[in-house]
Amino acid sequence: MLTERRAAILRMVVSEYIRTAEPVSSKGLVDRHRLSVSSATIRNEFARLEEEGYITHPYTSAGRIPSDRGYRHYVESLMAEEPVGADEQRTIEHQLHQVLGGLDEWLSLTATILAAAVGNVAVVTRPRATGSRLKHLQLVELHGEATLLVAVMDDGRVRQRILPAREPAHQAQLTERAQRLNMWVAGADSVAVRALVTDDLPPDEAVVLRAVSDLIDEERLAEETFLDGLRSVLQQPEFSSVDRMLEAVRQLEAYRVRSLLEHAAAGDLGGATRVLIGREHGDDTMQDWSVVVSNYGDAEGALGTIAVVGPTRMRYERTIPRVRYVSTLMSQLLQDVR
Amino acid sequence: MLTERRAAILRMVVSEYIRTAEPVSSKGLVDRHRLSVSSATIRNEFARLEEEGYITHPYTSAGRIPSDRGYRHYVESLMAEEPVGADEQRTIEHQLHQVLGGLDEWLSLTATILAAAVGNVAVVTRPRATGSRLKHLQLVELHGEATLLVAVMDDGRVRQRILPAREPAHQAQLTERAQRLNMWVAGADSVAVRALVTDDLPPDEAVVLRAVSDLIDEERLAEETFLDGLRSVLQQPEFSSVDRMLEAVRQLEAYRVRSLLEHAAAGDLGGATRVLIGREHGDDTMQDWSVVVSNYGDAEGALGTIAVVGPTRMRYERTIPRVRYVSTLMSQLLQDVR
DNA sequence: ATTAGCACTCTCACCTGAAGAGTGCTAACT
DNA sequence: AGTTAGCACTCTTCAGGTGAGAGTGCTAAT
Repeated sequence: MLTERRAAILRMVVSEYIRTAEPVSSKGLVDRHRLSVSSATIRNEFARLEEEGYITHPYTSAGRIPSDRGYRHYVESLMAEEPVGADEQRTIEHQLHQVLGGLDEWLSLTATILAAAVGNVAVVTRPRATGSRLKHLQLVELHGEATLLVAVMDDGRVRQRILPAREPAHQAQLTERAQRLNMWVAGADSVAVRALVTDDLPPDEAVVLRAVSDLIDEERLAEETFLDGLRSVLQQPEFSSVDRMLEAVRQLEAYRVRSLLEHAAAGDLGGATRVLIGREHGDDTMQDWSVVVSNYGDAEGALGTIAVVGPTRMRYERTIPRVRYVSTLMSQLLQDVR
Repeated sequence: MLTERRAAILRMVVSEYIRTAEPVSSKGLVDRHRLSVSSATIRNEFARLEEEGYITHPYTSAGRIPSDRGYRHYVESLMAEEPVGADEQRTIEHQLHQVLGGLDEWLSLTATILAAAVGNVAVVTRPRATGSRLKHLQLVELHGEATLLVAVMDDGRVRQRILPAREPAHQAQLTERAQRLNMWVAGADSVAVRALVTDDLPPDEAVVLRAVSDLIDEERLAEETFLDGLRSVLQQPEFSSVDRMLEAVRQLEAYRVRSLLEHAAAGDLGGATRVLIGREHGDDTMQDWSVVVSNYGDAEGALGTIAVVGPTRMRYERTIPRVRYVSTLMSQLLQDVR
């Protein structure tokens, strides 16, 4: 267990390193914090903290930097969260209400807002509509040879697909047909819709229903992620060499981040905000990155993930409350749509 | 006017510099191309080419590199395009048909494919639906207090917006109401729809029609761009310093690229593929970038832009035919949807 | 018109050495 | 016991210097 003094020292080291990105030296600590002990004492404590795995130093004669474990302890016990001030809340909320378009525009905007608020990469995934149901379908004549199927889900998602048409049809006929189908399938989930496809169904209707079923749980789309804030991350001093910067760009490509989130957010339903530091997320190729992640949505239905990805040297005090706040906001707004 | 020999030399310089990113030296040229003249002769010709503004050299004793004008002449008169081979065509077409989702997925995929094909950043804008018309509208009950308006355009775009509902309504009522509205507004453009909003219209219907009109020519959305290929650009040797790389990331942020395209693609309707080299696009802050751009769509209706953005040292021989090819493909596919 | 020859310029990679920062350890002190 | 002064040691960083190499521009000869 950490003595009180060592905990205090660890707090100073972590918060100072987060601020400056420079290894923290014993003398520097004493000077800047007007400590009443000498730097030699601090050095002794450093040595103990290092033995216990909370800090390391890059080479013999550099100051100390936090290890994953150090950050972990800092996040859990030492730091004081910086709450989202009333002004900032208003700003965020205001920006979020700017959007006029559909779900996607909204998610992409959310990523932008969050990225700006924390100065790191923000990721928002589209709600995975587990168990979502069809609200309504509509058929629209496109140009004789094709029909557009539009499906509205009960969580507000709208999906469309183009279907080939055997023969030209008028809109009126299509509407009537859609009407008929709606009576069958409104409120059904993808499994129920597929179950309706039997052999004695006219092939035209079977095509439509199969497509509807696909659209309801189209995972490939649901997986889409919205990402923003690349530039601000790259400006951080840890990427001040070409190699590291290229590596960062490579690592932050959407699909990698997505797989990162899978581990991170799995299992959680509620609004818990989790922090995964360095190696903790299990992907060793991204050991220098931390993730602050939270799921949003309502307990029963759609469930999306919102996260901030940044170097382990991240301002957790700021990031955690902001992710939590935005996540709550998203859940609310999603609830409102339902 | 360029003598034939000088033109040949310019061609070698440009194509070699594009390949290697190294300034081209007189001796190197003679050696690699087994020229029957000496390097001194080449040097004399270099001097002439430089006088006429086709090449420069970064410092006294480096080889020569093409100037904007040199590239321009190369693109217009000297290079031989590398046609898109049958295999490559098949690959691209096959990938493009992978998509199951809507327009946006399709555009985003196109950007990815094109970026991979040319190794630079590819940009695709959503078709600006100038003069697009409403095909069909539908109202869907969401949860008592809100109604979802879904509008399908004649170019296949689907847009939705949530409207507040004065009082709870059943789906059947809403469908009937949508039906009635459809009779009025199907086939109308945004102006016509707005014209229908008069004082003696029930306020509920006025709200819907106003929203429909908005959705038809929602420029803000039409402006959305899909961008891919950042990493491959950053790997090019011109960005081998941190500053240049950061600068590149900054410059390639979507909104800047978008404004670049505005100049580049303006005015053109057909399938012409244009090349803007270095300063030619008028944005001096991006003087080291070239743009290969083409509009796609059909002459009367929707019109989008597809482009490749990369350093002036770009493989124009490959890029131009590939942009042209993908653009044609997009136009076809868009036509098919109409 | 072409070319050999050569002085000149500029870059680049490499080294070197000094300055500085910070630690770890020991021995003395409280 | 814990704390501290002192000091040797390690490692980085940076400026400055140096030599090699690449390439040009020019001149004079062919």
